[in-house]
Amino acid sequence: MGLNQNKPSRGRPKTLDREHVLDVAMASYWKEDIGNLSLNEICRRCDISKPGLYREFLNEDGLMKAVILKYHQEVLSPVQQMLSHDAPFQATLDNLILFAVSADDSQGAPKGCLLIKMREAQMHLGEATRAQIDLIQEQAVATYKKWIECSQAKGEFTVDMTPEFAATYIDAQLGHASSQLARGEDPQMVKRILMAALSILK
Amino acid sequence: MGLNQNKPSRGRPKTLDREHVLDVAMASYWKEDIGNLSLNEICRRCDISKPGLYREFLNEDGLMKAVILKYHQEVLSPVQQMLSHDAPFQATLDNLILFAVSADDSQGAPKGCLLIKMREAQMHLGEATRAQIDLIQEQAVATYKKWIECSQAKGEFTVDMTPEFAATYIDAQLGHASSQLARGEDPQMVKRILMAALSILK
DNA sequence: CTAATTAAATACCAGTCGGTACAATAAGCG
DNA sequence: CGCTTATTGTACCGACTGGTATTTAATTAG
Repeated sequence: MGLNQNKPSRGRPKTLDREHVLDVAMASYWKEDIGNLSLNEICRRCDISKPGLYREFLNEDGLMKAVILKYHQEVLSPVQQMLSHDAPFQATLDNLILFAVSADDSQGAPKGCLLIKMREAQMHLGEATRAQIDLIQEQAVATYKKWIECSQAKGEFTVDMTPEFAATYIDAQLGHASSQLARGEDPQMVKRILMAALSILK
Repeated sequence: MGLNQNKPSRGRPKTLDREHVLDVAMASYWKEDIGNLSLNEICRRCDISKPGLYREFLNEDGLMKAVILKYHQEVLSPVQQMLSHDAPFQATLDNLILFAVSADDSQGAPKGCLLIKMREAQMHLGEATRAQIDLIQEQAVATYKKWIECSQAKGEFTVDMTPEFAATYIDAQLGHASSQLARGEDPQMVKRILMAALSILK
């Protein structure tokens, strides 16, 4: 674990491991009540001091935005890329469903999508965090839309429905499933409901 | 506003208006971030002292349970009763949709269902509160199920689907719509999505 | 060596939280 | 009139929060 690459070499060497902090924070936000997870607690878990965290991330808003960015890069991007491969529409949709309800049932494992959990959190989020969530959300819907337009052109998506609405509908139902999983509902039932809801696209 | 009915007539007369406190608390929980609404703030809004609130409701758990109970009686019960009238299945379903997305668009008005908002809150809820939510939830699904079984017997519900699953599905989609409204999404779009999701029941 | 630079952690700030001890107050009863 | 009973609000508790002022430690430049 090599902290950072380029050392401008001056002053006391940095010991704070940014990626480690982000890993710990991401896991914590993902698994626990975001609104009740304090910066103090995160510092304790990373074994860093509070001023250290503030120097690296400016404030809570900066940390959460960085966490979201990392989550998007590491978790969401691969799924979005899947939508660009030209596999059959139904196969891709099935993969999407599988990904959405794939749950590590081990105790303490995160359930559902962190981004959606944050979007649905009732708590006040910082400006940067909120903006980042909205941006990724819009990107996701746009990606769905392109995928559907593509499938429409290939004659694999034939339902009488605008790609715009279909994209919004898929995003909504996937979000719904994630929310149910996060709440602890039975993954089998979540999958049944999700498949039923998405069956209108056939 | 007549505080309470029966005075056992002894000791200092009570001035705390239980129903008023519940009204204020319900509106507050409904409109704002439940996890960030403190008892201190509720006391301020009701113009009562903190020990007064604790004497009446024991603790935060007791207050929230009482709020949920009142919400169920005043808001949810009428809807559940509608399901017992033997109107045509589709008409009742339409009414359900209308009720779910009926939103007062005035600023500061509550959006969505308070019970669902509480159910989806990530924060830790007290035992009594959690139990009360689960109870009402189960009652709701059971009511949906009976309604569907009834409609099935009348030949108005003919989809190949167990009433059990249909009830769960309806509950899930109504909850989803409520959650979207609470998040501030466009009621028209929420309605479109809800109608699309429930179209599989036709 | 000293000076400059950068990051470290301790110790603190005012504010808020859920919850309570306690004394004052207001009524009926004898 | 006191005595009992019940409700009131003030003033407090320790714990925690997001955030910071400040000192100390570790390094390089000259």
